[in-house]
Amino acid sequence: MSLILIALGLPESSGMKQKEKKEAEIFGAFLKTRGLSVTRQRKFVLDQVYRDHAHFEADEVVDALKKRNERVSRATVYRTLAHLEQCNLIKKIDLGHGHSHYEHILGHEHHEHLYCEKCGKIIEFNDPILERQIEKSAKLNDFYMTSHAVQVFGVCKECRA
Amino acid sequence: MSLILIALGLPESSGMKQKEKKEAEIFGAFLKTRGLSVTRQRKFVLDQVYRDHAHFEADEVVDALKKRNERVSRATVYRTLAHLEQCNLIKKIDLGHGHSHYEHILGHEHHEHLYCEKCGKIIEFNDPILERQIEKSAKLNDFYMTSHAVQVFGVCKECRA
DNA sequence: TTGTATGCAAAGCGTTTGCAGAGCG
DNA sequence: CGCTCTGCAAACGCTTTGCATACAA
Repeated sequence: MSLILIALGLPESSGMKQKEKKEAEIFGAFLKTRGLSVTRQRKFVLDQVYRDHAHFEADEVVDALKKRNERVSRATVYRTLAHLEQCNLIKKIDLGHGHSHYEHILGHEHHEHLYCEKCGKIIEFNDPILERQIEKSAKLNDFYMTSHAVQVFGVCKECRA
Repeated sequence: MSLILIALGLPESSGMKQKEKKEAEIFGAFLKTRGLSVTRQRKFVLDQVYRDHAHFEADEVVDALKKRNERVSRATVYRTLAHLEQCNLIKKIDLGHGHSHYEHILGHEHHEHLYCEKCGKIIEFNDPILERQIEKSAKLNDFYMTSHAVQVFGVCKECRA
């Protein structure tokens, strides 16, 4: 186990934070069980994804890594995001634009999104009553629910000021 | 008013149904106020869209019109759908595939969608409690809501049998 | 007749893929 | 060493657009 950690560790200078060890461990285990390799590129995509913002787009990852002078091709970023999605480290969220948004999951309970149409800000919220009501609606329609999503569009407090 | 109706009418043989008059009227008025023309193509796209299914994709409209031997180019279908969206005759719904789905609005109260991942069927449902709860969540976050969407993914009754 | 709409084909966008060379285990 | 990964560039699927021609008003 600690072997995996070491294997996934980035050099101090790279700015890898302590809190990212957990992600690294999960990703490492996932790769191992599938006979996949731990590569420089995969380490850096994971690092970048968990670096700060909870929400991001594929392109942002590419750009951010470019700024950090880590050459990771667009293709590899997409391929790695797909893996991260498979091991439940990130989640695709769809806001109806022409492209995908992602968010990381670890330490993030299930939540829904308020999406400000003025500034593009995403506000997360969690409402157990809402969740339960969705479950009820599914059951009422004899539908086996595997997942759900709620998007609320509008204008945030700041943009109304 | 009846002028618009006549202007938008299709020949009997086209299969235009009585119930579609309302849509035609709205679309006609919309086009008029914007100084846009009522063309053969626009009539047929509207007719096709309101013909039967509540849910459709741009491509289905193109294909259906082709089968009816109505030459309407893909570009025109897209351009017309944009207009229909603008005058609130149809609504884009996003199910997270790479392309847009639409549904027509007239005579359709607000509702949410259950989306079967096995057969692709879309089931509509309406739950006032759910609606109210979403409004509450928005208010709680000091967010001015203009619209919202709920998608439930899973497996329908038939596909579980 | 004048301005708008159309069809075509090309461009655009985000994303995926085939392939030859690079790198992990 | 064998087998996976990577980067590149080309392909992709859906959608949009520029332009010359056709059509509505």
